[in-house]
Amino acid sequence: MIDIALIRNNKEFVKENIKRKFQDHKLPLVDKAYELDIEARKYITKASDLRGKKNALSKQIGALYAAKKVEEANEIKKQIALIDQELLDLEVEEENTKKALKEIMMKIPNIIDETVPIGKDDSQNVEIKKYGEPALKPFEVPYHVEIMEKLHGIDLDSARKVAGNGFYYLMGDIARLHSAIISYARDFMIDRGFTYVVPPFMIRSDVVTGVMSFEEMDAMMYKIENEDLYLIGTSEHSMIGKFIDTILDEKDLPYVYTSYSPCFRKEKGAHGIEERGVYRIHQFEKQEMIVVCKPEDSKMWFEKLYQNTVDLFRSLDIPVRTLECCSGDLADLKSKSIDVEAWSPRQQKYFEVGSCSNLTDAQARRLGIRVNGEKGKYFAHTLNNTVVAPPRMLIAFLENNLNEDGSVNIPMVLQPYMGNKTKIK
RNA sequence: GGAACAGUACUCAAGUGGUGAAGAGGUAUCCCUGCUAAGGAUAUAGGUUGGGUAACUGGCGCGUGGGUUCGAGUCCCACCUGUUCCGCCA
Repeated sequence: MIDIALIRNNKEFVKENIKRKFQDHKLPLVDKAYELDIEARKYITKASDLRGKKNALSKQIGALYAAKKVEEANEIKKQIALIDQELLDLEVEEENTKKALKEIMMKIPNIIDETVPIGKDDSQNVEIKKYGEPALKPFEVPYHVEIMEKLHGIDLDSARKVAGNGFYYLMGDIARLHSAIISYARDFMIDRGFTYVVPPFMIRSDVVTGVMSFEEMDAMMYKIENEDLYLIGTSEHSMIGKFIDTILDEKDLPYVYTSYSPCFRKEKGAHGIEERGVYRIHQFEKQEMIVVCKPEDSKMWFEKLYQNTVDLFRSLDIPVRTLECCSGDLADLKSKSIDVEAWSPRQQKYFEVGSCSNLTDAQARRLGIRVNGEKGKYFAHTLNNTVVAPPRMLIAFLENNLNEDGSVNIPMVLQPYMGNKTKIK
């Protein structure tokens, strides 16, 4: 959500931004918002005036009753009834106009960072940098489920029977590896100064509707029956929810969190769960980073955040690359976003394992996350990034650390979390 | 899950339908005193959203949302949160 003042003062700039995102169909929204804003203020002014008059008259009634002048009081009541008549329609108009304006403002995309490459869709995303050698294995790398099965580490048949497609039993060393990676990632982030948080795994509907649109909610969120609760799709939901409608003290900034949670997703829509295995699933666990900071610091934090993910994967001997989202592929709330992709020796290509986003003040404006600072109040900047999300991450881990005999190397940093084993076999 | 009570400023707290939501502590600034203690004065109801070049000014705002009323912190309903008791429980 951008600042309405931007539309009041510089419509063309907002339109230019929309064009750069190839959303020309949204161009008329800017003029519409401009007009609705004027209209809304007209109604507000009028209705406020009337309410003021009404308040003044009401006060007289009290005095008149005290003086036992009932006749005169009734006369004023009649005047108030007339004002009420007028207010009735006006308030409906005011309400509708404000609502229409807000709906449009939600659709107008955030101003993209000037460094974002211009492109229509994900095919025009730009590789920023490769880290590590995307090496091929001198033998054929099996599908990740096969690697796991060979190590007696997964039971998808039972999971389908018990919970359905999109769930899994991880077992033995693979399950332990899963936990080890989460624990390692947690400590990795704590060592870099992040505050560790375990948030609620369910949130109320008002928080849900704050952090996402109705369409997104319908496609992602599981609802608890007969409760006003939803299972979180990512800990970002409860972590950002923590800040909704709050005024933060400038001296407490930045908030630099790393949160752990299981994540639940319906995955309804475009792709669904069509792929076998643990690539796209209804339930996974994730270590996340969240930063709430001053506007002037958000770019610096953005660089730091994705670098953390890169460093973590490199410490586990997994080659990665960073891929920048082009303007057309960037979600409307984001100002800039970089995906971290891990190398798959089997597919011989990179695949997404994390996503780092700077939402500038758009999310904060939408959720009412403000800062009380020396120079007055302003909206905070918010960022988020994946540290690591297994079991998807296990795909990259297993493929890259696989030996020809089917055993899997455990990188040094992970060994303390795996009972000092150097290998799974 | 059940019952009782509560929610007003940074904290405590008065306020059972009528002008401008008391008071105390705390905090800030100032005064007094050689210093300290004590004392005195002033400011502290946030916030938000309109109008106005501005000085200024209107609306909303007493946990949240509705309702009753000319008028609600105050009455009614629902919800949220907290405390205590009971029940259940890793």
